[in-house]
Amino acid sequence: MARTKEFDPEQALAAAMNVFWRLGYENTSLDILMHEMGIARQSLYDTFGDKRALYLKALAYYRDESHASLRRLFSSVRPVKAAFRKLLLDLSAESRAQHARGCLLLSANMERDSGDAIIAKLLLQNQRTVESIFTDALRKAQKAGELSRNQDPASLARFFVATIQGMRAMARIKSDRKALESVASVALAALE
Amino acid sequence: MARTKEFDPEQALAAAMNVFWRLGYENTSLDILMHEMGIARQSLYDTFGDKRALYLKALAYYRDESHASLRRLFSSVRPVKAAFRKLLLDLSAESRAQHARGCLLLSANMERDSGDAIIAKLLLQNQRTVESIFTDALRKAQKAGELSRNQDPASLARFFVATIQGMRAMARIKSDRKALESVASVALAALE
DNA sequence: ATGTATCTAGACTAATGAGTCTATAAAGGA
DNA sequence: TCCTTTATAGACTCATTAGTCTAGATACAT
Repeated sequence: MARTKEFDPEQALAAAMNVFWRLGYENTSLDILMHEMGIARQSLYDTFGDKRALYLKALAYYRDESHASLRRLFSSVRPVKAAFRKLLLDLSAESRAQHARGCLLLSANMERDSGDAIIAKLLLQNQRTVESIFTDALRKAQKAGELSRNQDPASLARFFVATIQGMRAMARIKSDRKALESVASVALAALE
Repeated sequence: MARTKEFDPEQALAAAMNVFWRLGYENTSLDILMHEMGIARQSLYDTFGDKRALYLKALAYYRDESHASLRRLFSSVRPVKAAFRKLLLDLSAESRAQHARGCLLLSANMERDSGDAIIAKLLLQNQRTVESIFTDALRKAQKAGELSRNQDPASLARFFVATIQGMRAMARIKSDRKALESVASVALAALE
């Protein structure tokens, strides 16, 4: 055996994710990555592969964290309406820097070449997972009598996926909390 | 006097706009632009300036066309609910290629460096204009008794701006017409 | 006809940036 | 101690691409 790894790969990956999140794929150079991850060029290539491989790992990491966060939200706050309200209101209240960086997966979607099948697949699966998290929560709410049986959970879930992306796009242009909250307010009325 | 311009600058600009629309700023090279615009390198630089200047002209052209189209819609179809329905349903029914290219200004928003003040300003002004087109239409609808006085036109306008962007982001991932229509359906209920 | 401006074709420059390679130091097991 | 592996630093290659420059053809006004 020989020398053991010195840096923490997960921590380095998280750092890389944050760079991509802040700057986008095209605008992050290897130099910036090396600097922010705190490792040298060779370690980066040895541990994560090339730039694209690192990017894909960062997307997956972001996705997993974001799903975990959503599941935590819906399992901890009730009724669902309150959970959706918290989701949209927290988004509205983010800082300018947070609004400017937006959502890594939304950026990946818009930035990518439309023929990029690998990223397309990751994004589609992500969308389905988020929809199903929302759908499950809404269905449970129906069973608990929190939500009318006349509502279609799948449609509402898709609607909120779209709404969140729309709000993120708006927030990137201008961090106007009240404006975002008024959008949230109209959207949340869909649950009444 | 001397030789007159041979190509139509507006037609060339429209061609450039379509390239940026389909490929994004980073992914369109001067070679592709020259080819699609049907003019030589030197003519391009003489007439439009450098790549970024051409891009900004393309964004402005797109914005103007898109505003004109929206105004046409709201002045020609009544009641407003029907106009919004047509807007969202037409979007849902676009072809795969149309969904893949999405909206040039949304792409510009997500692709840009967040410190790019010139594009930021153009996007903000665009958002305000679209909001005001929607707001005006909704206010007129209130006066005509088509829409409840309890609704806030400005909030609804912002909500639809966000919804459209969210739907465009979804459509880029997958052209699922029924799914998009179900989102549209939930969103349109906000006008009831 | 001549001059002037516009066009095309394509060579050329310069910068950027991803990925490879070399040299060298340090850590730990045998 | 010696060997293997991981690390760092930085030189180097190679491809891409924006932007400039040169040469020559073409159209139109005077």
